[in-house]
Amino acid sequence: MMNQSLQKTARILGILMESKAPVGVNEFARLLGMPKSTVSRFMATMESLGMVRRDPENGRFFLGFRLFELGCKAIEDLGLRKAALPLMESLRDRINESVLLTVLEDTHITYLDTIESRQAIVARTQIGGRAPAYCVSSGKAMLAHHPDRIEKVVAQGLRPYTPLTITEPDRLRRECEKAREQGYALNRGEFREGVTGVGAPVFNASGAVIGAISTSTPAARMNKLRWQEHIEAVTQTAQAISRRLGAPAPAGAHHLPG
Amino acid sequence: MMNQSLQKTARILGILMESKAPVGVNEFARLLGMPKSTVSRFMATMESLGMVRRDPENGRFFLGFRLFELGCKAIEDLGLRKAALPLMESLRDRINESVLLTVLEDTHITYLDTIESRQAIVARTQIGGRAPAYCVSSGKAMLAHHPDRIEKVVAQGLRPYTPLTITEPDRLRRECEKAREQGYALNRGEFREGVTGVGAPVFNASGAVIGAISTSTPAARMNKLRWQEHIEAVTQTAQAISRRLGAPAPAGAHHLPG
DNA sequence: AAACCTAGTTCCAAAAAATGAAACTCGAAA
DNA sequence: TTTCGAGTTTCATTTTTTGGAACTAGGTTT
Repeated sequence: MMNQSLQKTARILGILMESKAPVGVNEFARLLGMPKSTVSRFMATMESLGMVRRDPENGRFFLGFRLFELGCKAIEDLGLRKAALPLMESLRDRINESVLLTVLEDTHITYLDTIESRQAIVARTQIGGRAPAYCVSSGKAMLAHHPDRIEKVVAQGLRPYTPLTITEPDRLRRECEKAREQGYALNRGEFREGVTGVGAPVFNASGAVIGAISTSTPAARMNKLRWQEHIEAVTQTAQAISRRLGAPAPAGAHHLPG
Repeated sequence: MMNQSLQKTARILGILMESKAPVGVNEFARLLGMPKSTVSRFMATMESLGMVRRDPENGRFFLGFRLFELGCKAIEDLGLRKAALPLMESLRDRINESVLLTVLEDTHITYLDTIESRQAIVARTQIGGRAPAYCVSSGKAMLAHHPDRIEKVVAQGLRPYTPLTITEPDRLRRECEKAREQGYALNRGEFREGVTGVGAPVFNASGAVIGAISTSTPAARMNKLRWQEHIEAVTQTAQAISRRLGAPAPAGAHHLPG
C-alpha cells in the first residue's frame, strides 16, 4: 500500500539524520538488512538527485544540500517565522531569556528558530532539532488543541527524560486540558534537567494551531514572580503573532454570545 | 538504472519548491503526466513520511517539516556555518555591507546564511535560495576550483539575467582562471541588476573548496576604493575561516619550494 | 431535490521495476 | 604478489508499481 522505495528513502535519510559521521554503502546495507548491491544503486540515485552528497575523501554519505533548500521553503510557506521573528525579539528583550519558535509534527516538536537570551548561561537549542511534544511547554500547548495527538503520544509511551517528566497518561491529559483553558503550558524541567519554559500556541486565520512560542530558562533563574511574568509575556506575544496571521480573537477569556 | 520512485519524489518536491501555492492531486497528475490514482497513493506515502503536509483546508500539499530537520542537519554536518558566522559578523561590521555564506551544488549556489548590512538599502537574499553559479561572485570563486563544473555550466547555456551577465563561455573560463589566481571573484551586477559582490572560496582541512564567503552591495554604493576594500576584507575573512577549518596555508601568493 | 460537477481514493489484472547472488573492479594492506 | 575490504555491475527472478475504471464525497447548478 505504501510505496516502498519511498519508505526506504526515509529510512536512509533517518539513518543519516541520527548518524554523527558519514555512512558508507556496507554500513547502510547492514543497518537496513539489505544486500549492498541494492543499497549502492539506491545511493547513486539519491546522490544524483541532491538528497545526499558523498564525502570526497572516502565515498561515504552525508545529507545533501537540496534538503536544505526544500526545508527552508517548507517553513517559508508556513509564513509563521516571518510573522513571529520581530515579536520574538521584543519578547526576548522584555524577559531577557531565550525565545523559541516551534511547530508540532506528529508527536514531536521541531524548533524553527531561536532568539537567544543575552545572558551568559543559556540552554542552547538546535534549530531544526526535535523534542517529544509531551515533555516541553510548546509541545503541551499545541497538544492541548489536538486531543487525537495526545492519545497517539500516550500510545507511544511516556518515557521519562528527567525525574520530572510526565509519565502518567492521565496527568498529561489533565495538563493539556488546563493548558487549553489557560492558553499556555509550562515545562518545569521535564525534558532536560534544569531547563524550564513557558509555551503558548499560535493560530492562523482559520483558527488552527500552526505553531507555538516558548521560552527556555535555566531553573536557577526561575521563581514565582518570573513564572508569572513569563506566562503573561509569552501569552501576549503568541496572541500578537496570531493576530498578525489574521487569527480570530481568542475565545479563552471572553464568553461569546451563543 | 535510477530508481524511478525516487526520481518521481524529486520531481514532486521540485514542483512544491517552485510553487507559490499548495498543489493538489489533480494538479500534480497534470504536471507529472500521470494518472491521479498513482499520484494519490504516492502523496499518501510522502505525507506519512513527513515529506509533505496537507493544507487542512483543502487537502492540497506543502513541503513537510521533516525536510527542514534534514536540511538543518545537512548544513550542520558541513561544519561551515559554525566556523563562519562569527567571522562573517566581523566582516559585516568592517565593511558595513551584507555578507553571505554559500555552497556550490551542481551548477548553482545555495545560500546557507546571511549577515545583513545595517544600512537602509540592502539587496535581500533568501536563506535556502539559489543562484546560477556563473552569475555571482561566490559561484565564480568556487567554479574556479572545479573546472569540470565550469564546462557543465557552459553546456547548460549561459542565460543572460542582466545586460552584464557573462554569456560567452570563454569569458567565463577566463574569469574563473583569474579568480583562481587571485583568490576572489567579482559580480558587477550579473545576476540581479544593480547588485554587486565580491566572493572568495573557503577550504577545508583536505584543501577542498567547501563553500564561499561573499558580499552583496547595491551598485550605487560601489566605487574603486570600496571594491579594493571589499576584496581585501572578503579574502582575509575567507582565509581566516579556512584556517579555522584546518585548511593548509593558501598556495596563491607564495611560491612553495618544488 | 435531482442531476452534475470536481477532487480524491480504492481495486485489481497487466506491465514494469527492483531485487540480490555472484562476478567484477579498484585500492590499500600484508 | 596476494589478500582483503569496499563498492559497483550483471541478469534472471521476484516483487512492486501502474493505471483504467469504478467509487466516494462535497459542492454547485438546474
